Amino acid sequence: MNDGEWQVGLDDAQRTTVEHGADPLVIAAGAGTGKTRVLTARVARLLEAGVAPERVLLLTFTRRAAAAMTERAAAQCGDPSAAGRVWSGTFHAVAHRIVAEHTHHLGLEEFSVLDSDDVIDLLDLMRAGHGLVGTEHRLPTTMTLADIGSRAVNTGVPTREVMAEQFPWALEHADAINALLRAYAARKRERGLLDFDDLLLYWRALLADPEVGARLRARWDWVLVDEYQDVNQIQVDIVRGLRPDGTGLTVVGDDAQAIYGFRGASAGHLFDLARSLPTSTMVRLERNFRSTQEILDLANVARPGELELRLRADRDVGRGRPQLHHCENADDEARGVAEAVLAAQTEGVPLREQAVLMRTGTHSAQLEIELRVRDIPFVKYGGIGYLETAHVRDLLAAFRVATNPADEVAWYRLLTRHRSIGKATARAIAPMLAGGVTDALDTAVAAAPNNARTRLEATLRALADAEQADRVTDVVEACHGAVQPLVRQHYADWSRRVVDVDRLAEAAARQPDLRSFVAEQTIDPASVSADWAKKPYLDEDYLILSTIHSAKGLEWDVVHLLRACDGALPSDMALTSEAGLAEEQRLFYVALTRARDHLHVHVPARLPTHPTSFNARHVLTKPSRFLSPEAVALMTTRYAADARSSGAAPAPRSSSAPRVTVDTMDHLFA
DNA sequence: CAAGTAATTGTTTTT
DNA sequence: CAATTACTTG
Repeated sequence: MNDGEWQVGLDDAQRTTVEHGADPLVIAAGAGTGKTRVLTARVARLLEAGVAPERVLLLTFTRRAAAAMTERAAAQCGDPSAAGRVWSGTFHAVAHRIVAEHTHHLGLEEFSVLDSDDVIDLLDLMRAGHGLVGTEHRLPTTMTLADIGSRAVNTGVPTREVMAEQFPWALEHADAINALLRAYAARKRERGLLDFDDLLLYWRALLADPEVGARLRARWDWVLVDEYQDVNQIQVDIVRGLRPDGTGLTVVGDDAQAIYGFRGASAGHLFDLARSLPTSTMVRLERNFRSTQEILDLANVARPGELELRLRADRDVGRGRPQLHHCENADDEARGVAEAVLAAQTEGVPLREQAVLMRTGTHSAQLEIELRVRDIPFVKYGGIGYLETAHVRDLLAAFRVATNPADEVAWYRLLTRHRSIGKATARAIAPMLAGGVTDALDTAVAAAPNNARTRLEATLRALADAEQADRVTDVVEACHGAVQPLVRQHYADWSRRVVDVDRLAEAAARQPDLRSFVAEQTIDPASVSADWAKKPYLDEDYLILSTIHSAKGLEWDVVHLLRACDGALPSDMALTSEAGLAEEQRLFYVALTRARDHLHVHVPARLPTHPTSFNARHVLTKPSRFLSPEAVALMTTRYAADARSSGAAPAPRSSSAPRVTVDTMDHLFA
């Protein structure tokens, strides 16, 4: 029955893996060994064997990965439309769908999803009530408080232990912090608010229920999980809850590419799974279809982890060794990259097939300017997305109160957009509106200062209309009517922002279910390139700039790695712990293995002390500790040319030089 | 209590 | 340097 497209181009190891039966399967797949292809082919094969697509669940790490895989599966199986009916998405996105289906069982009337900024807002509102304010002692920031809670939840480790290990200086406030976190959990429940962690917790809880869990389990026969080295304890529990004895379970992972430890993930789960399922098989994929052997030699030297996969290149044509570029500073690095990118383009490598990777989003600041000057279009992954900008969030907040009036955080946000309504007033008014705008309108308006009342009344009337409306288009129109004037008066550069707000309203009006639309945008925000970029059109070629995290699973012909210096990669933030450093090493490995033909590693000798400023003092740096002598021996080292073709020589400083008087037009200031 | 001004701090990574 | 925070004033 092997008449499907799925087996085209698979080698023996891959084909065996794809054809493996229902016993639990753990695939240890090194970078570039075709794990996406194997997973996709496995799905295609199942569908072809007559498995109903609805009975297959494919859990991926990003929405992009989910879309790419279902698209490929569709292309490979006889019935392309079937692949579209496979359940696929991130743990969080699928959790959201499941929770939305089971609001009744969960005791939720309506609910909204809080993103990390919303979590900070809510904790900010609440911390004063738990004595976590004042200037007598240094207190943990709200972000730290959120981190402590989230880490505890995601790893199943009590907060006290989390603090002892990660934030020892917060321990003296442990009682207050725990009380705050308990109150935060209670408040979320009361208001139908779910943060990212809650989405997973609620899914896990549904699976643990004897009746609901049994039904959920019976829904899927086949569960495939990608990037299993990056799952945390709750996600493990979900997977085990879905397939208790592992039948029909396939997971793929690589311990050397575990880069989400900061989110509570641990590659140990990959080994635990294999050990705890007696019927499981572990296969290793080590034949690399992506990179040249020269690149893999370097990657193998840099590879950390227990699995000790040694990657062998399948390709016979080498393109030379990876290059190590020593340069003067960040500007020099930017110039070097821009020139190399253009040179490669001239040789026929489109910009789209080239990428620049970095540890943090700010590392490309100088490069972005250089690219703009040279008119090279680019798209940046991992920066602040359009959906995360303040004005867009304002409109999303309006949608949220229209669909869940109890969403206090969204009310708070909308209220503080009004002139003369600050934190304190918003905190007083928000609870009044939680039962619905229509009834509370007059009381709420009366509670605002005089000069804010007219504006507030207009907003609330519009939102009351939204609350009453049935059709999505009407709800959206009313919300838009409420928010647009607020954006106009609240932001100095409102004209630019209004365009986004209008566009989002248009998109929202076309949705069948507004609440789901908003939640999905929150869970998986589409990121749009920085304003700096020359606007890339769909058919236009553009360069990819990406954090290493966002580059996971992707590959390009040419890859540039920026700032291979201690302090940048490894990040100085990570140097406090052994585990932190190990994760940086894995990031380095992930970066190296993205390249197919050419890999360039850049090492500036001096870097600005402050990442976001261009004129900051520069300090000397050391090359990254990951560039071991053994690694460097596998690379071609180059030094940036001394001649700077740009800046012309400065004018001579001699006393005979003519004096030029400049009229600074002071008379205009009289 | 909000808005304006002065002083001070420092930013990983993402669902 | 710029973004957040601390302090003043209306």
